Parts: sequence; structure tokens; C-alpha cells
Amino acid sequence: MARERNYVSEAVMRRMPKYYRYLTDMEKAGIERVSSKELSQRMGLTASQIRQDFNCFGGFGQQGYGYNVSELRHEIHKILGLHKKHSIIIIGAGNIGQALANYTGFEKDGFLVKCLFDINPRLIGMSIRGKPIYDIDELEDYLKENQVHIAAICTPKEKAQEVAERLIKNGIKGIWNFAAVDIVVPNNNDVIVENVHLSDSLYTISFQMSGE
Amino acid sequence: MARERNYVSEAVMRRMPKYYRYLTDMEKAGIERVSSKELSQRMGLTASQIRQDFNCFGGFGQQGYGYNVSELRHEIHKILGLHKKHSIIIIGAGNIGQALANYTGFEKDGFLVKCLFDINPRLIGMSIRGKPIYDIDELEDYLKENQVHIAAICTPKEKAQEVAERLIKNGIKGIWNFAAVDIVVPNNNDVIVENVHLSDSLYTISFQMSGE
DNA sequence: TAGATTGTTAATCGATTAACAATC
DNA sequence: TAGATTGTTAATCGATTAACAATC
Repeated sequence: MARERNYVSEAVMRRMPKYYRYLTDMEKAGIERVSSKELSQRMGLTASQIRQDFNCFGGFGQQGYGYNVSELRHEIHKILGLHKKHSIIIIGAGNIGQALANYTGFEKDGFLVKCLFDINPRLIGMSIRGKPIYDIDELEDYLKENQVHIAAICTPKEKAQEVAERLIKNGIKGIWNFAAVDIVVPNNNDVIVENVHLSDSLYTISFQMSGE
Repeated sequence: MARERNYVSEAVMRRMPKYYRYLTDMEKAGIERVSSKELSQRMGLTASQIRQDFNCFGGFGQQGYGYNVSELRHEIHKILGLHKKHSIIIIGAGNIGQALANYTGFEKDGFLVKCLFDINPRLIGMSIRGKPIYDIDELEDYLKENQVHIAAICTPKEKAQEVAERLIKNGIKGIWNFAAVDIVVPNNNDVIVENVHLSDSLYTISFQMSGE
């Protein structure tokens, strides 16, 4: 019942976007009501875990009824911070940087790519889906003049940490790192880092394929 | 001491590629020896955890000495299955599919992109870094004639499950899924699925930025 | 040898699951 | 009202950490 926010573990946090995904699909499919039991079957979790998870944020359900899909989706939307607009810049306009810039899927949830930065003169001045590629030398000026919430690091791994430090020094609070290193931030700092590590993910497949 | 393989939890599995990354870097930097304590400091883990992790696979260290970096790296290389070549096909030659095809970083570890498949006539016949884009209708024939270990699904989310089923029916054992749905496989099946979900990862950033 | 550090067992901590009273 | 299903407490399970004998 309480609408107070308890401690949220890493595990719970990682499930929230998944709930959001399933609820969005269900709302689109016209489903109005769902019980923790039914949701658990769809998502491959236990009903108990789902109720525990939601109760980190205060109960959203009703005894005897379950959860209203739209309402629950809306709550999780807010929990994930998707009611706010987030502007993104991309550092490194190579493969991954360009792919992110081209991808439109995040926009519906308020994530807007503003521009890219690169060191390569052949790329500087070009644009991807209308987003300009600027010289990395202009990074600091850009950050002073524009409010940017999240920076995606898509540089070679050798440059990633250095870039992160420039970003942090200029007020960036969210880093989405695609380079194959773990970005280190001073832990007195309030900077959020999400390391993606696509190759780690690929290697777990080959691990499992050869392991059993 | 034993070289026998114990049960490996999901958590341990996910740390293995990280060990591999750090050890590769250390080997490149010419470091010969490392103790669990020093490795723990570099990686932000506890020494205890590192020793526990390695002991799932049999001890690789030596009392009083620690671990030989090259040797340990080599063992983890094998554990991850990186001593075998893995051929990859990419389904969907859009942003992400093309980015994966262009990326050369996996090749040094034996992951080789063979070709892409798409439904779009404008893309079919083109090639990305020398990898041809075939008509998705040719998927079954291709799989019959070529040994493919891993398929990366980079289609729109509506098509992902259907594509996965075609792949599995034709013998694919590893699926690397970039579409924003959870691929479901019959769990009597020996198919490994790794769901990447980039947007989930982005949403955890905005969650953490607005949460505290 | 003495010091260092492993491999491994035991203790702790946290996350998941089960149970059930509250209540719609 | 009776049935269903939540919110929440208690029990279980598994993962992490601590401790230490073995040994290089």
C-alpha cells in the first residue's frame, strides 16, 4: 500500500525494463488486467518474485483483482524515469556509434540522440539520420552550451576511459559504455555507468555451447 | 587441484569473460604473475570470490605464488570455448546487423561472420565488409550446406521469434538475440539463447539517474 | 626455512520462494 | 457473500565472504 521506495537491489532493477516491455506489449494487445500469477507465466518468473519486486516501490495491485495493465505500465514507466526526456550524445561515430544514431526505437521513450563526436576528419561534418558528427575537440564547448543527460561511448577501448573522464569533468551523469573495458568512476561520484560489453555476451554463448 | 568441472552458476559464467578481458590486457602489458588479491583489486571483486570462481574449473594457481597470467588466460580461453572456431550468420542487415558485420573485434577470438540475411530486396546482393547479404528465403538451404554455430538475430522484434524457430529447426544451437523480445525455446532443447536487450540496459541508466 | 598464497570448508549475507492474513 | 489475489512476513536457497590448513 505504501508508495514509499525501499532499497532496490541490482537484480530487481534489471527486471524493471523487462516488466515494462511485457506490459507495453500486453497493453498494445488490449489486455486490461493481469494477476501476478499470469504475468509470472508469461515472463518465466515466479508470482512471488513479481509481487516482491513491485513492493519495492509500493503496491500497485488490488486484492482479488490483480493489476491493471495500463496503470502498472505507467507506474513502471515513471520508475524507470521515462517520463523525463533524455538527451544523448554519442562519442565515436564508427560501427556501433552509427548504429545507435540510426536506431529510432529509443525515441518513443524519450531518449533523443543529439549528435555524435569523432576524431576522424572524414566523418566530421557528416550526419547520421540528421544528427551531425562534430569534432571531438568541440566536446567541452558543446557540453557547456547544451544540456546532455547521457553519453554513449563507442570509441576504441584504448580511448574509452579518457573520454569518460572528459565527460564527467563536464557534468555528464550517465555513461553508456560500449567499449570493451570497464569504465572506472570515482565512487564518491554520482555518475552512473552501464558497461554493455557485447563480446562478453557472445563469449557466454560459446561457453555454454562447449561447456555441457 | 582437481581439473574436474563443478556446477557453474550463471553469476560465475558471467564473470568468466571479464576475467578473460583483464588477463588478456595484463598479458599484453607483460605481467607474468598475479595473486587473487591483486586481481581482485584490479577487477573490483574479492580475492575469495576469484578463488571460488576458478575452483569451479579446477585450481589453476600455486600456493605461495599465485597464478601465472598467460597460463590462466589460456585456461579461461579454453573454458570459454574460444579455442574452437565459431561461424556466425546475421539475420537482419539493418543498423545492428550491419554494425556487427563491420565489427572485427570478435575475429581474433575465432568468431567469424559468414554472411547476412535480409528480406529487403534493396539490401539483398550487397555485401558488408565482404560478407554477402542473402535473401532470407535462402536461409534453410544455406544452413543445410554450411556449418553455422551461432546466429545473431537483428530483425524487428515482430519477426524475431519466428526467425528463431526457423533457425532451430535447421540445427542452430546458439542464438544471439538483439531484438527487443525474449526468444523462447523449448527447454527440452539444447539451444543456447542470449538476449542482449540494449534498451533494457539504457533504461537502467535513466532508472538510476532519476531514482536516487 | 619462513612467507605468501592457494584450495576449500564454514559462516554470513542477500535474494528467491512459500505461506497466509488482509481485503477487494 | 465467497473466491481470488494481493502485500508482507517467514523459510529456504544460493551466492559471497571469511577463515585456515595445506603447500609452494
